[in-house]
Amino acid sequence: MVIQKEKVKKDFFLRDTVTVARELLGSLITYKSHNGLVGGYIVETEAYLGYNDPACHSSRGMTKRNTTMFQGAGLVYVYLIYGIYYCLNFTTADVKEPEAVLIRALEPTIGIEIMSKNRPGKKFKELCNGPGKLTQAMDIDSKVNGLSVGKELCVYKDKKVPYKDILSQPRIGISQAVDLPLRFTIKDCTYVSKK
DNA sequence: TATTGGATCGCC
DNA sequence: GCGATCCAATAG
Repeated sequence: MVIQKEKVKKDFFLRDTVTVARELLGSLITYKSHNGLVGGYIVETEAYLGYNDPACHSSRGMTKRNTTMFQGAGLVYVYLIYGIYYCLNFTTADVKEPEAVLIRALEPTIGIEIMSKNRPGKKFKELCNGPGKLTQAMDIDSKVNGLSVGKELCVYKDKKVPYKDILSQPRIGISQAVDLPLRFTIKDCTYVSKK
């Protein structure tokens, strides 16, 4: 499958993390999985702001898990959560600012049959409406951690989401800095997690 | 080496 | 609403 859209480059991620998190909404993400190309439109993201953000993995310095966050912008950061699920992030900012954007939900568009097989019995809308769900559907795990965006995993500019159509709310599932509105969703989108 | 808690999901 | 489930971080 050939995708006729503009691929996002490292420059895109080498900016303010909140801006990147907002602009990723409406972008197309694709992954060359073992069984074929899968992907969809990003409808929900969260920003994690390095040293100044207690909820961020990198806020207390580098560890074995989060080294990817310290290697510059435009990388894929995947980690295991609760011992069972993987979460997909893109690193942003620069080496000295270990920040990232968590991809929380997609509107599935590419390789829907493949993703349905990876999540048997799930309805279309349930395929990618959560961070652990979308990695399961796309067959993403720690093997892509640390790769540059634009290889196996690509991001394309696509639908531009108007500022007024972006909802900014507190992040999900964290116990620190719970008041910061760093979760971004497309307003009235049926594919976001938690509605 | 032991303990604790987590950027979740799915079922009750 | 709550338990499964197990890795990563931290403390000792």
